[in-house]
Order: sequence, then C-alpha cells, then structure tokens
Amino acid sequence: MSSSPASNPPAAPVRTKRVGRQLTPDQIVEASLRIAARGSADAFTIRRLGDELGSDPTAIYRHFRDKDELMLTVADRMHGEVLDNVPDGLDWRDRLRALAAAAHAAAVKYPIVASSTASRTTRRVNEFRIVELILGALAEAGLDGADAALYYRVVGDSMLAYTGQYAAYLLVEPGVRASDEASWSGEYRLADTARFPHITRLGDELPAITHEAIYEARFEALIIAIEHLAAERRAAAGDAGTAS
Amino acid sequence: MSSSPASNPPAAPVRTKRVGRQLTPDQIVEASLRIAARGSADAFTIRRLGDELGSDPTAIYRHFRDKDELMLTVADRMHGEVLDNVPDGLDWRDRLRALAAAAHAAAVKYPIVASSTASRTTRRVNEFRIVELILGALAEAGLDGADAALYYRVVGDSMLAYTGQYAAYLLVEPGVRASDEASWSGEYRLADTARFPHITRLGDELPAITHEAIYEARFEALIIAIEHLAAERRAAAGDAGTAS
DNA sequence: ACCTGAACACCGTTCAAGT
DNA sequence: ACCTGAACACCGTTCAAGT
Repeated sequence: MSSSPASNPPAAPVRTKRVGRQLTPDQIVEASLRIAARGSADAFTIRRLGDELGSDPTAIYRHFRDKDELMLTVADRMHGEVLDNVPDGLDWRDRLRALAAAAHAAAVKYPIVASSTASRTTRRVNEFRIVELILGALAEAGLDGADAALYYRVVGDSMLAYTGQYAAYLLVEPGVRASDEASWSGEYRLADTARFPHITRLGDELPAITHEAIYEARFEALIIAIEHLAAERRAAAGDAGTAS
Repeated sequence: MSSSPASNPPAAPVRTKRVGRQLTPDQIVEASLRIAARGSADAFTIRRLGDELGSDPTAIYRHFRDKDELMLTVADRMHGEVLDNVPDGLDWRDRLRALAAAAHAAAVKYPIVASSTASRTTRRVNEFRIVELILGALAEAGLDGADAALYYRVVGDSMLAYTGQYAAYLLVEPGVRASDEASWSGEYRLADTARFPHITRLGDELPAITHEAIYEARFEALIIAIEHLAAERRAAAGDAGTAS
C-alpha cells in the first residue's frame, strides 16, 4: 500500500523503508495458515514461515513464545472457520453433523494444524464457542449435568481424534500412504484362509469401505449413543413420576 | 554368553571378540520397546537407540530400511502384547471391551508407538490377528458382509484414534500438559456467563470427568451402535421372512 | 521495540572406510 | 556381511548485536 507521505494520521512517524517488514501476530497466523494449506507438499517449520513472511525466522519469537503457542493460535483460527460453516437453525442432530462435517473439511484443508492439536486444548475463544455449541446440542437432546459433561468430552474428543487421525494420514509420505491404502486389496487379500477365515470371507467388502463412510458411521454411533442415554434418562424420570 | 572355544556347532567360526556387538532385528525391537516404555522421559531417536544397543546409531540401517519400518515392526510387537491380554471365552461384547482395555494399557506403556502409528497400517501378523478378532466379534453380534467390513473399520480405526490421541497427550511436555489439564477448572470456569451459559451451568461437572470415563463411554457408544445395526438387520430379515 | 543472524543442541539418513 | 564415524541437510530456539 503506497500513499502520499503527508496524508496519514497526524504525528504518526511513517517509515516507508520498513513497510512490509513489521510483523504482526495476525500476519504470522495468516502465513501459517497458507503454509498449512499446502499439506504434505510443504513442511510447517519456523524457517519456512520466515520465508513466507519475508523476514528472519527468529522474528516470530518476538510475537509468540514458541511454536506450540503459535500452533494453538493458528488452531483457534481454524476453529473459527469451522464455526463459520455450521449454519443456524438446525436441530441438535443436524447441528452436530454440520459441526463434524466442518471439522473434517478444516482438517483436510489444514492437516498439520488438525494433526498437531488433536490431543490439545487451545483454551481460546473459538474452542469455547465449539464447547458451547456441543453442550447446547446435548441439552436439546435431553442430557444434563454429569451426563452432558461426559458426553461433551466424548463428542469433542472424538471429533478431534477422528479428524486428527485422518489429517496425520494425509501428511504421511505419498509413497507410504499409497502402500497403506493398498493393504486391503493387497496383503489382506492374501491372508491365510485357515488362520484368518473372517478376513478371507470379507475379501471383497473390506477394500470397498471409504474413509467418508467410516467417518459418518463413527459420528452416527455417537448420535445413537446420545439418543440411547437420553431415552434411558427419560424412562427413569417417567418411572419416578409414576412411582411418586 | 561365553562358551569354550571348540564346543559350538562344527565349523562355525566363533569370534568372541564380536560377541554383544552383533545386532539382530529382535535386539533392536526390544531396545526400542525399552526406550518407548520410558514415555516422555526419553525421546525415541535413532541416536538414543544406538546408545541403548551399545552400537553406532547408524548400524540400525543394516536391519531396517528406515525409522518408519522399524516403528511398524515395534508396533506389531506391541499388538502382540495387546492380544496376549485378551482372554479367551468371552462373548463378543466383553471380547471387544477386553481388546479396548488391552490396547489402552499398551498405549500408556508405549506412548510413542501408539501415537506414531495411530494413522497407519502395519500389515503385519498381529494386526491381522486383531482384525480377525474384531471381525469374529462382529459376526457373533450378527453383522455380515458390507456391514461387518464397515464396522470393523469403525471399531479398529476408533481404537487406534482414541489410544493414539491419549498417547500423544501423555507425550506432551509435563508443564504444557498440566496447563491443558487445568483448563476445565481454570479458563473454562471463568467463561463469560452471558455468552457461554452452558459452559457456566456445567462448571462443576466438566472438570470432574476422567479420561477413563471418556474412554469407556466412547467404546460403549460403538457397542451400542453395533447392537443397533444388528437389531435393524434382524428386523428387516424378520419382515422379509414374514412377507415371503 | 523490534529484527537480524550467528550459533547451539539437536534430528534422520547417506556413504566411504574399515573389519 | 556388518559396523563405524564423518558428513549432509535439516530442526526449534537463544542471544548478542544491530536499527
């Protein structure tokens, strides 16, 4: 952005020589997201981040304590994108499904971020918003108190685990991933029939399962479990009502 | 093992000078498991493995293509320990529960192994045995064909994701882990009441949830989903039987 | 107040040289 | 046939020096 020298806020010392070299935390986070979006093509390193910013790599340490703190801040921005993609006005089931779909999309877009924060708590604002969203869905489903707290952790941790696992898979070397991918139609198809009768019997079905189907079934299992517990609690409350 | 020079298999050139310095793949795997069992206290590096073996670190490359291949072999040994801890004679539910408990224990014992293979396929014998075990349980539950194949992946991948997530958590620096751990009784307790009413309402319940309870509830959700699908299939088969 | 760049203490892996 | 050790191409991070 070039502007005429005297048209800026009064008394602000303008040093055009430095324009573009002054870093802000936002610039660092945005450069991080750009690198992260390159996936396995580009390793996420402090040196690469320096390149991306056109500055010395160690300048980043003037704005973030270490790489871990940077990554948690980057993760919070990713969580913001996730929330932007969850529409309003859905019932609790579709709200959780939309959240799961958005989290999955974000993990595919920024695999290094999803992978390296899957076991962590960011304790930042968008994580609070996601917790609140899940707790709201669980309340609507009919869970409260310790049930709601436990199932928040079940849903939240599972979403992190599933997306983190897939993100890490997207980051393994293409050659290695290809041979992992081929195992169901390769090694497993050649399994000894006598020793592994079930594997043999499902030789056609196992290679046909897609990641999308697995992710959906895993998440639907959580929804079924929530419905199951809510029904149990309703039944218990109904009995109590009848008994009193 | 020292022995008198001439008492060994005939014509085998015995070089006592080299005893203890000749590496075998098994020795390398066992040294790897010892290092892995030290958890976050000791980083799992090729150099440390060399120390543990009393040899030059690069000698390992005479027996394993790279660190990845070594880690997959080590993971297979871990899977063997998991299987050793699954008793015979259980029904499908308790067999899956025992597998989940054994996998969890192994992840706690060897966190770096569970963490670094959570997105991978070892394609080795003990993985085959675990797949066979899960498929057997699903068959007993009443799932077959594409259902069994899908739910194998749901159960297997989920077990890897859950144990890998927790293992990675055990490996984060103790100071960082402590502050993550304290978040529910710290930052989350201070959340703005107006903006985060659900979080505020569950301020007492959220910090009380234990990792064990979460792991159990996640796994029970899978069992419920299996029962649910099996019941659906039985109902459909019953209807078809009635209709024909 | 912020950026730079040399430097430190690490990594996994390769390769020529030993035995 | 296997092991050694120097070396390469990396890491995250610190710190004295610049502006």
